[in-house]
Amino acid sequence: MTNRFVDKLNGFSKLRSEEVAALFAATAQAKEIPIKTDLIREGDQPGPVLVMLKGWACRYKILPNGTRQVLAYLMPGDCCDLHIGLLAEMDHSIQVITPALVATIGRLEMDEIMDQHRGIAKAMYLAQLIDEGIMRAWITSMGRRSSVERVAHLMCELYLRARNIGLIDGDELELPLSQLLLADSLGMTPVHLNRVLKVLRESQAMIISRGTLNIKDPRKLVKIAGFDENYLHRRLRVTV
Amino acid sequence: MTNRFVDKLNGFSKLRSEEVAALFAATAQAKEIPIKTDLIREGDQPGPVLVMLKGWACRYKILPNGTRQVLAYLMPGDCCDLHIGLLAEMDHSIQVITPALVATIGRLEMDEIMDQHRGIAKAMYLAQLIDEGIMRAWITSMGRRSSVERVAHLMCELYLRARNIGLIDGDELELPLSQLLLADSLGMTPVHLNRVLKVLRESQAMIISRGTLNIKDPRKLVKIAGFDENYLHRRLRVTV
DNA sequence: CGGGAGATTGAACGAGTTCAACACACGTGG
DNA sequence: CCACGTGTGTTGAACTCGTTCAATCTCCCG
Repeated sequence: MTNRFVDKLNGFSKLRSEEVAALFAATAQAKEIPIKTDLIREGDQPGPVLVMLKGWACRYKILPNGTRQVLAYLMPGDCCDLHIGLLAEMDHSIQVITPALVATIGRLEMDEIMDQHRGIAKAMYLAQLIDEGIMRAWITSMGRRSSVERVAHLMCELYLRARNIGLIDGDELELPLSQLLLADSLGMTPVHLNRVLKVLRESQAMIISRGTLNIKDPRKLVKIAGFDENYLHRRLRVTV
Repeated sequence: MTNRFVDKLNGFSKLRSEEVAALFAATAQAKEIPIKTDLIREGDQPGPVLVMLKGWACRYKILPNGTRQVLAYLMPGDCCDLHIGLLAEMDHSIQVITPALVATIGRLEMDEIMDQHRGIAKAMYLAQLIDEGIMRAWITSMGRRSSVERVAHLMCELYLRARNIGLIDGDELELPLSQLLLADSLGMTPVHLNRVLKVLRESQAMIISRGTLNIKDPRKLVKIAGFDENYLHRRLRVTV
């Protein structure tokens, strides 16, 4: 059986077979989670590390005025913060946005695994660095890109991340994100997001419909977005 | 002599004396850095961990169209990403914005210190979690707060962070950030930032002038910002 | 077939940008 | 010691991107 978490970490730098085995063991008993379930809520005391094996989730925060900001997307293979257990309480929530399969790794177990398997530790640190890079890219987008550029940039990011973990079928990506969710990710109104999608559709760059993203003209989309994939850190340092 | 890096880590959970000594030793030979020097640039291969002992710096990114987005501020005691050495290249730059005193800790040395001193390792992980919380707060601000709220929120954050490391003198904070820099942090125009500062000044909430932030009415400012300090994680988990 | 959530469109409005001019402080050289 | 230049801060007026509000449409699922 495939395990996208193992695949992802293994993709950073070849893990040894016992490391792969350890990861399999740690994520063996996963749970099916129904759509729109909060895995953890702002204010909760953090528990074990959450690992997405199937399905998507998002980090989000609800402001006092009732608006929501999506902070990140978790795709299959992604996991929540490594050392999260050190905190007294969560400063944001995580919700599953499709039916999902989620494994949990207790803090002690995680520590032990990382102590014994330096390759895993390294891969986990890399994953975290990449997540930070993604956050910085979001800040950059929100601060300095127009709404069209912002949408295009997010789509480039999601497409590449999905491709990196083998989620792409042809040039289409199953994208289970409603326009409301996307709007809350990009700091804009659902109405305006809808209009932006129309612009991108009519410019033949990309089409989102019925839950699938179809990139018609990758080069054009990348150009609109001003997308530079360096922040996803696919090229890793070889001399370690 | 004081060492703000040690103070900061020590503030998370009391370090043992040999841990303090190890940190002192690691940051003993620091360098004076002139203002506006890039400590590291986008595209560079990351080197040692950088530790700010005196002065401020900022992470930033220049977009193809020439605009700049500030991604974070580093204050005395802060350091750049722990495992940065794993990456092939930087996805952003870090620049000193005041004359500064910066120490560097090589990757191997850092690894060794963290292996031998679990208290330091824990404190470093906490620092990183807090930095991530700050990034998420920035995303939230950019996405869902008005310009006045955004400015107020950032000032609350900087004030609290400064206070946490004992940088506050009375109710004033020496804030070496030009309006241009602030505008580039908050995703707005210098002109508009200036108008927002005027609004906040006239509402008697806070005044920035000649490089100092003076919070006239903390309660009002917090209310304007919708500020909740939970993301700075001062309250830590006791049962570890 | 009916209900409800998400998607789409129009028109008026408003927050923030743009461009341009001017003020002010500070450091440097004459 | 003043003159000057440069970077930073301040203000006005026109403009524009994105919001708001409200109506309608589509699709899916029971």
